[in-house]
Amino acid sequence: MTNNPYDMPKTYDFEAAEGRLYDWWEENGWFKPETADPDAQPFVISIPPPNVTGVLHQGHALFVALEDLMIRYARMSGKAALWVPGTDHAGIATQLQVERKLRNEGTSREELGRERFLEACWAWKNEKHSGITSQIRRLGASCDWDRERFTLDDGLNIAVNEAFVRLHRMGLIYQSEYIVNWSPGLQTAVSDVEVEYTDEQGTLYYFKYPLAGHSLDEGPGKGYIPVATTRPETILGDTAVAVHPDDERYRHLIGSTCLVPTLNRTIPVIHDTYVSTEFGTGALKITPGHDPNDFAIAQRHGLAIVNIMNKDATLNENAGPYSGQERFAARKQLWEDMRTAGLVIKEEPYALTVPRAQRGGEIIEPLISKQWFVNTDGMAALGLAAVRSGQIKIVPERFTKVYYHWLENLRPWCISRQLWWGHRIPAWYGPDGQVFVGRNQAEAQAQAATHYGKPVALEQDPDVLDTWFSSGLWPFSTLGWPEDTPDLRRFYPTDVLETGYDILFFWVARMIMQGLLYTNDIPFHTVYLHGLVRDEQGRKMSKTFNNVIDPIEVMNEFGADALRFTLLTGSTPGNDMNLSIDRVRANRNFANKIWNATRFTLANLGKLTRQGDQLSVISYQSSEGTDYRSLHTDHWTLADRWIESRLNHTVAEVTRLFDSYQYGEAGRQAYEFLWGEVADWYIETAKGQFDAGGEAAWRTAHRLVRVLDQTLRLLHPFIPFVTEDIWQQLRAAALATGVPAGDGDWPEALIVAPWPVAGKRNKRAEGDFERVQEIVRAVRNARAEYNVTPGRRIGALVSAGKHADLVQRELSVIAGLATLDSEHVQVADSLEIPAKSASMVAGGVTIALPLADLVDLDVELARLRKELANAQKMADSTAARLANPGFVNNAPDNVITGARQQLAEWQAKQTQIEERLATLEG
RNA sequence: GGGCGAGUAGCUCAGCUGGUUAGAGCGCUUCCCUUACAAGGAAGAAGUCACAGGUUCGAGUCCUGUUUCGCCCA
Repeated sequence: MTNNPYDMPKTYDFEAAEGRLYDWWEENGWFKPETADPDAQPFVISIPPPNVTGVLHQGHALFVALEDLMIRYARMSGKAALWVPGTDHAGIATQLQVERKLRNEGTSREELGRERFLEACWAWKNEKHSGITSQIRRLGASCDWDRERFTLDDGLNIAVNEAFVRLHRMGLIYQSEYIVNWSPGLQTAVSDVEVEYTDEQGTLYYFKYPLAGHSLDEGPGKGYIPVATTRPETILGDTAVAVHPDDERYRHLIGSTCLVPTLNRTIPVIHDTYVSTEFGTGALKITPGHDPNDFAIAQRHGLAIVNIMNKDATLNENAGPYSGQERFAARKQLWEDMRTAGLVIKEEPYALTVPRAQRGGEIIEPLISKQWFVNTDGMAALGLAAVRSGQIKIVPERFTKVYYHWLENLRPWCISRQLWWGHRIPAWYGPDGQVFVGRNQAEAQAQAATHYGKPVALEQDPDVLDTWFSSGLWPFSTLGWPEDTPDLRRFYPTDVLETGYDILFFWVARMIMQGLLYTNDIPFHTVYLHGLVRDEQGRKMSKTFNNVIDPIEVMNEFGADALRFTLLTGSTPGNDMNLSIDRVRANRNFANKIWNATRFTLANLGKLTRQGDQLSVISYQSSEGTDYRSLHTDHWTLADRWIESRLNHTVAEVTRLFDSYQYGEAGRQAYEFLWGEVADWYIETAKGQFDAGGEAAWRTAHRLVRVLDQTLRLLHPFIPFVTEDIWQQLRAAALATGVPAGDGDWPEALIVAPWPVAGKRNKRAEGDFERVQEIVRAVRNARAEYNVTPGRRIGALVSAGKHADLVQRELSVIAGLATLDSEHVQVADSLEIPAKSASMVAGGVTIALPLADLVDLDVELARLRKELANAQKMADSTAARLANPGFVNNAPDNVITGARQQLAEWQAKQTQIEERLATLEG
């Protein structure tokens, strides 16, 4: 790198910039809310803590991009922006990883014992932690790392115990024998939301349920009841057969007794309207120990509950001869035995819904076991009220319905997990099994001493809490709760909770409920939900499909900004997005475009100061140094006024879109402005203005610096690295030259530069410049059509009518952009146009290119006639609209005015083409 | 079974409270290595906005129905 502030390499090197800038920002403390004024309004986001041992995926990349965007916007808007980072201990996932590692080392969890296993987990966590956090840093996340938390750290453990104790005191936590979702492989219960249901091809087994005291030969309804099941092995745990009370086929059997096949246990025939007469045979076997619906029926009817399964999914002593067999082996064996006994009717293929563990995919067994539950009724009501009242807003709004539905049907939350890695349940048992719940062992001991009248030895509950129990406290536990810390006071409630809609239940709802319960306040006022990132064909990314697009690889190839911009502009709230590498590449190119627009600006700034420098070929003259009076708007060119107006419009729009969570659209508009207006038109015009030298060059430099400065600010939340890098170079060069920032003094860094404030639009300038653009496009079009060599400067005749002044004034601009030879361009109200020329009507004027050698009269006539037809069509349809009294009476004024202007333009164009045609034809 | 979302150019997607001739990127065609950028520039082709009704002066946008795909819940 050179020391010359005006020199920039030809392309943007993101690899060199990203790490350097991130460190620089962080070292300067700009990620901390203390960067803002002490009395600044806070803006706080708690990160959705990623699995501490996980690897960055596109879902992380999307949420980091979105949250960093919000945080950077808030920071630039002068708020005390705080983004609290952290990671999740992810109970099951992590424990599985560590167990796999131990297996590879030839040992096991059981062999090590709890204490040493936990040590291994912590070691694993410490080893992996920097992986995920450094990947988040690579994306540019401007979170306050000094406030980083881990869901299993000491402070959070205090919070978790506090929450548990409070719930327990309120009577909302209890232990119960209940049917839970048991994962035999993981050897733990999981909550309802951790079970996924998949449609699979299975078998429906039809068999005869023998009626006691009868012979099978008596037939259905007399000797036996035909029953169908998808899980024959559960027959061994049946405690009733149920039929619908109105079912003619079986009504007479209600109250009689059946015999459980092979075990010959007697069970009653009961009736319940839950039974569907349509399904299977219309008779339902009831296995309360192994089916949640049957469990509910059993409770209604006071049926016995028989558990036939061990926790490893082998059958227990209640299964009689099948005791010790694995569940699917037992199914096969039992069915064969029943076939031998003549009990089998038939088997048929059947599409069934199989409950599988969200983690691991193994088939979940509903099983009775003793677990800790949270009664969520009261919390659910609080959570519902907070959203219904509008205190908490969900974006996009349609998810509120989903949220309501879930909370309205919430069942008790099973919070105990038979794992070792997690927050151990703060409950201790006395010698007689009496439970003592306390914040710590000492509290429990004290309670026990009171209870027993003497100190006793206590044993802590071996289970840990559901990971989501601790993450449900995240927004406030990370700020120090239950202590009344300065952070908690200043930064709670937080502002936005941004996460994927797939964890609306797991996490968001539970945070809202627990926040309201413990802090008596909402944890955040807005929930912003993003969608899933899929592959280019819309498939979920998965290792089995081999369609995973690794964000790290994408960043290595195209830079973090390109990935961020793609994710941010390619998605709308709540909708899934398909990630396309082509798009990432295009956005990498965008970064380079901004880079080069700035490079152009710096080169010209350099020429401004290098007057007299022998090395410079061109040197611009400034009039008596910097005469700021010459910079006033009344000296501005049309292009200057136009780009200023467009900038103001863009600032207003982008800001409006940010404030309504339409980030994608905001990014696209900034992109479009920078590329489509600044680069394509203003810079091209500025080349001429620089060439003019003197004051014009100075003014142009000021305009360009302002436009770039302000646009970089708008883009910074999207693409922080490239904008900061460019902005620093722009700043240095501008300071060296004596050019102010777009809004006055240059702040130290873009990351802390104030968000732009929109000035007034200049509709007149916009209209005039659009006319210039139309004329330029028309000339370029004609040139292309007639294959005029791109560099060849040609003459032109412009019959400009009332726009003659404008065209005359902007002639050098038009000539420059359309590669015309301004020496040979005639402009007048009305000009006679030679026959052998290409002519077009655009921007309200007629332009003719005298290309005698190239023009074919017939082609020319055909072209004009086509244009005339179009102009006529447009004029007619607009006229028809205006002739409709309904339109004139109902449409808003600006729409009517617009239509009138439009009509006038089309009619004028029509007339001009007709005139031209008349000359050629006549 | 209930609910939600999506269907817009060959591909990936925008299009906010209804208002000019529906946009972008990629791809495609023609031309150009012009002193910011070939990771670029200029010009161009390409869409019955899934289908059918309706409301309205006016519908890609609102309503109803149909259809295909996806997701959530039971």
